[in-house]
Amino acid sequence: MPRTRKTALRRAATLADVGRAAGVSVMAASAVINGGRTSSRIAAATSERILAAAARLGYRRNAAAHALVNRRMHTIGVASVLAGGELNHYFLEVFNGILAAAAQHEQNTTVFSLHDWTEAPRRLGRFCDGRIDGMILVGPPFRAGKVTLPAHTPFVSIHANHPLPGVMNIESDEERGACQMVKHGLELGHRRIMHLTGPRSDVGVRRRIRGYKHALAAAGVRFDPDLLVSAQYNSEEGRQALRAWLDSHHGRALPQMIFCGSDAIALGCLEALSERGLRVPDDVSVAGFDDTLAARITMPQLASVRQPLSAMGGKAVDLLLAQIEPRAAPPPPVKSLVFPTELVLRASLAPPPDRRDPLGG
Amino acid sequence: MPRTRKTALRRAATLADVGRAAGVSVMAASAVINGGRTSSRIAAATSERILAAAARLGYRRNAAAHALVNRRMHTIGVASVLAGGELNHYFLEVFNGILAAAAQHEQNTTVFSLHDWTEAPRRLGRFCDGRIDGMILVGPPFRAGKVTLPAHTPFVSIHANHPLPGVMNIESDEERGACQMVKHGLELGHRRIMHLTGPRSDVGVRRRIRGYKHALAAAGVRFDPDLLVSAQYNSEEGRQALRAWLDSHHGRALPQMIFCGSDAIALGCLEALSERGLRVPDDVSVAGFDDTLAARITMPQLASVRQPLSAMGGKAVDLLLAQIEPRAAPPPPVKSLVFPTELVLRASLAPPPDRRDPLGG
DNA sequence: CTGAAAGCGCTTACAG
DNA sequence: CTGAAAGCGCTTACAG
Repeated sequence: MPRTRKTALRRAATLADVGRAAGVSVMAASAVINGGRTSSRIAAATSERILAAAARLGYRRNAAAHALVNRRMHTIGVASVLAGGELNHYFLEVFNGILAAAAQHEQNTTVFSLHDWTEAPRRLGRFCDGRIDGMILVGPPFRAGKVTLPAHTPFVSIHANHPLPGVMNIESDEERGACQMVKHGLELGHRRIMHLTGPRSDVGVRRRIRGYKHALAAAGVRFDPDLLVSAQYNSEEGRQALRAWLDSHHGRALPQMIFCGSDAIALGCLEALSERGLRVPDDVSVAGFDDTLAARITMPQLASVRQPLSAMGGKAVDLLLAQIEPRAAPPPPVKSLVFPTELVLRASLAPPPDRRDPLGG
Repeated sequence: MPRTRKTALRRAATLADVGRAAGVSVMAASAVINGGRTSSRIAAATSERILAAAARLGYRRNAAAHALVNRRMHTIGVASVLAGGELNHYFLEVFNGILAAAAQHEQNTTVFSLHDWTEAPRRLGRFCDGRIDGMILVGPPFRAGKVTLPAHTPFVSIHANHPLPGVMNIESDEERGACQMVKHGLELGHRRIMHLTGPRSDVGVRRRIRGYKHALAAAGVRFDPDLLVSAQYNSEEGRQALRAWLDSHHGRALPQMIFCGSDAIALGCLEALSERGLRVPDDVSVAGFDDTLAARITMPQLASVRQPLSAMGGKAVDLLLAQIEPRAAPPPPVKSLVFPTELVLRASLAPPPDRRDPLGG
């Protein structure tokens, strides 16, 4: 039977409808169908009658009414800045993990896409009105004092730039990841290693820079400020930053390896190098950070520092639900959770030409 | 002041709290703060007092209670199958458009990630319980008879495989897009054009095949069934399908061009060709379908048939909201909306070697 | 084993 | 201009 406009407007059946159809009270129906914590037990025959009526009427518990009583929407919110232009693989991998974990706990996920973190204080509050039970902030940049999060909603952050009071933060060991990658480059024989990274205001960027410098120092290679370049975290900016650098260093020595602060930036590098006719890894090695899907679909494939983004998203859901429903275990007392990073070596990273070519320097 | 466990558990202020604080009734507060359709007007002084009290208490209207009365959650659902392994760029671009349009209409978006469309009938119904006002189905494969959508929830589909009664479908002119791409390949001089596409059960796949055959016929090139290959819509399957074909056709003529049914499949092709040391476009040209982000980050960049996925997602939101709130304009009587496709030419598609090399064939 | 009552927080008529 | 009443659909004590 085709759905007509008329049936489309039909109201959904309520417990009252079911009770009437089965000849019982609303709450007998409630007890049987939605089986709350009430101790009341209904006779088997009655119960069957109620279930049959519910099935016949296509009864479905009204989420709003249920939420009003139980103060639980079974929905978690995810807020982040999703720039319009470029798909953000970093976010998408985190989101994937959130989605999977939420589904496993029978929770829905609603996305709050902010244009800009400056509007977050105003908008975030408006979302915390009962439509979600808790919220995950992905990459919030604000300082604790700048923003007051609604007190009645639990929050968890991922890669918060500053610790938010009362909000557990999930991060990864970026310093160690950066250090390992640069160390590996040094072991391959690279000496002029550029670090093309994100904005310096970002705490993650500063950690990566520390790791970079640490690895250089440990190998006795002097840090050259000229090889440390900042860009925004996207490929367009990455491309432009490298172009500009190449232009302003015309005729001088190229970096042997470019260690990028994100895979997106690394994509931009690959493009900029390709424009100049420079081959990767033959002329220059390139490495990224994050190990998103992007790293696997470039040619050559991109070496990267893997952050377990999907797992981090999943963990955020677990921690949030523990706060929302602190039944069994109390929420852990720690303020932040650090996931390990991991080196993923791929074709874009190889020894410098002089180590490969027996005729070379 | 740091959020402590105690404040975190504090209940949100209600209209009753605000009214009490301002010395007015609940509904005076309601009228001033949430300003419904009621004609009642409150004196300026009272109004200010109420607003001040609301601000002081950090009042926020409870979404569940509001939804219970108004039967509107201001949330739209998006359901699709999001395979765990690989990020699905097709979906993500559609989703991007949905998110933007929803935000513009002050609607939230909640994602229902199905593992499998076979579970859709059961799960979809459970979501239509008032937590969303309507739902967008992205790529539903089922036949009308197989599934009964909840009658009290409006639906819109994108790329439905079969028309769903009472559900407006948004699609793109895939046949024409495929035809144009193959025609362009033929004009470049290609004759052995492989079509490596999705599963034949998919109506979009059949349309692309029709376009492919149509272009061949128009150019007087005989259709060779050996050059029509099906795979699943992801790069892993695309790679394996092309590998298998190359293995089983060892020593025989390669295709001059491979027209893929999606960018994801094309990525797999690029990998498979690269494994064999075949260069794109020098040895083989490759084209994709969808023009997702993936097409722009391969090396070489991928020619593709652009579907305006983001715009299609946005349109789905508009159509859904028109059904949810049919105030001014009645929903258009059409059953489906077809967006135009567009050829996007990039470096992966070039004339065959014999047309470029003056010494060749 | 089953039902009448009260309430979750809000809004919409309807009286004053 | 302002408030008392009824109800949205459900659940949780509490009586029978």
